[in-house]
Amino acid sequence: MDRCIRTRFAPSPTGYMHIGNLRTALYEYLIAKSQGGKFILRIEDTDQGRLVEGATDVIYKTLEMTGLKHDEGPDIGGEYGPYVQSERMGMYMDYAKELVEKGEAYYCFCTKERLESLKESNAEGAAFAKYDRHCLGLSAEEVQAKLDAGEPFVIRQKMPDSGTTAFHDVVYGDITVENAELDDQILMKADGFPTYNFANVVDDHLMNITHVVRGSEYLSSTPKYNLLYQAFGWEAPVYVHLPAVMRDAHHKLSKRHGDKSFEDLVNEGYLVEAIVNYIALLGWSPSDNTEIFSLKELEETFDIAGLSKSPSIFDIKKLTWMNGEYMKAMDFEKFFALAEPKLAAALEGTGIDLRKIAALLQKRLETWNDIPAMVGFFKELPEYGTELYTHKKMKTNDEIALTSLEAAVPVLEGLADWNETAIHDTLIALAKKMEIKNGQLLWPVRTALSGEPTSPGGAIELADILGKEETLRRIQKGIAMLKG
RNA sequence: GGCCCGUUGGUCAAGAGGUUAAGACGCGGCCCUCUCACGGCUGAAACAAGGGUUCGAUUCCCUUACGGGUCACCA
Repeated sequence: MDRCIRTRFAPSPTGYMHIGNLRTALYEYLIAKSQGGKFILRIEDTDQGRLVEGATDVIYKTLEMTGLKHDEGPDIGGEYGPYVQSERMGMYMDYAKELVEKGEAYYCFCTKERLESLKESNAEGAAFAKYDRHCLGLSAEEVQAKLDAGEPFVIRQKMPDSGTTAFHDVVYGDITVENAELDDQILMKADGFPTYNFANVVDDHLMNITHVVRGSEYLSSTPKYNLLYQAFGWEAPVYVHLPAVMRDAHHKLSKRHGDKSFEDLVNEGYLVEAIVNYIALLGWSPSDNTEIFSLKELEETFDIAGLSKSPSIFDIKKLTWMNGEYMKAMDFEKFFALAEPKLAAALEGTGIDLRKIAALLQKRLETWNDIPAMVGFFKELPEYGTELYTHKKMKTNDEIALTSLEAAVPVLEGLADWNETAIHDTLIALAKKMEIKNGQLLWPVRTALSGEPTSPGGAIELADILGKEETLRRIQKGIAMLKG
């Protein structure tokens, strides 16, 4: 079979990119690209009530940021357009009528009230109500008469009376259901619009989609889809149902419940590449143990066989770790360029060399938003207590700290060239002369300079960055505190 | 409730009848070291339960339990 693989991403414009949807898009893209196929974007905007201003732009922007470049879509065209569902509305009725003529569908004039009461009467023991096929028995004349009279109608798919329907799913395997379980679902609504399920089948067929990739919540309705393809005499696509991305063991990830969207993660300082890499591994794993993948590498190694059946919980901790990995692996210039805005904002007016701080940060940073808290002390020495001077492992206490700081002042004052090497040599020499451990001198200095229990860099690095004047000022402050 | 699907450490997950049941995150310890981090080493931690089948089941079958999905003129 060398039909070119075509997958489609068919999001509703909701105004944000849900992580689960993004993962679906990623897999759709990878399934196509790993086989040299095409990835199509189709906007499903038929839910007029939910239209959000600028929502389609979010979709375009996300695909562009993540590198999931589509081959056809509303913005770039293609030979199977239009790619916006609301622009395809004229065509579905004809397809529905074709099915009616074939005896695979029928008109239904039942009122909503009648359907409601049907449900209630069926609800006795179970909350399940199938349409009772009240209108299936209508003769052609009766139907025509009602149509002529302008009665509102829907068109329903006629399910087989007996037997079973089976289909194959790439990840879940063969699934068979009793046709008796299937409801005569509505294809065309009374307002003349198609239902989602119907539009999907028609669109996917017309757009020549070969692999339908979607969430596992569609598993139950897939038999109906298959029957629809059969009714038309169309070839059904390959189905790839994906397990959900969960917030915890019981709930799917959901924006409504406060879970983060793609944009939220980006705003919180996560790298797009890391997000893509992480979600690729939520429900899929390669044949080896590799975890760090660029999109390009994913395209090369992605194998549909690595998809898993069970839901996976989104773990922000692992994403955070992975984000740190990407930051560490980044070329320094790129890292600096990306970190600079936050650094500049946090250290405004200090005249501090941001590049030096960035260099210290690269190995320690996990997300961009951690920057302010990590570098704040450079701008202003925080209030701190002298207990920070006591560090068991460094073998320091207030007394030693005071001695060390007082000894450090004159040697540092005497330094003509203020640079890391000079500061290092001087302080190490001082410790040796005082016959104390390096830590007993350096820990107090580091503490005096940062006022923090931990800092991105030690005494020498901090002194270099802060400059001679500020370094001495902070040490004096420490001395004063230790004396007081 | 009917139907469908799922269940390997806290999390992501390999494994497809015979393994000391990988690896990663997180957590603990050690080393490195001017703190933290990085890096290196290391530890604790799992086959939901019960029946089969088999010489042998995490792996195959059945049942149970638990969880999820679905049963709209919503997508």
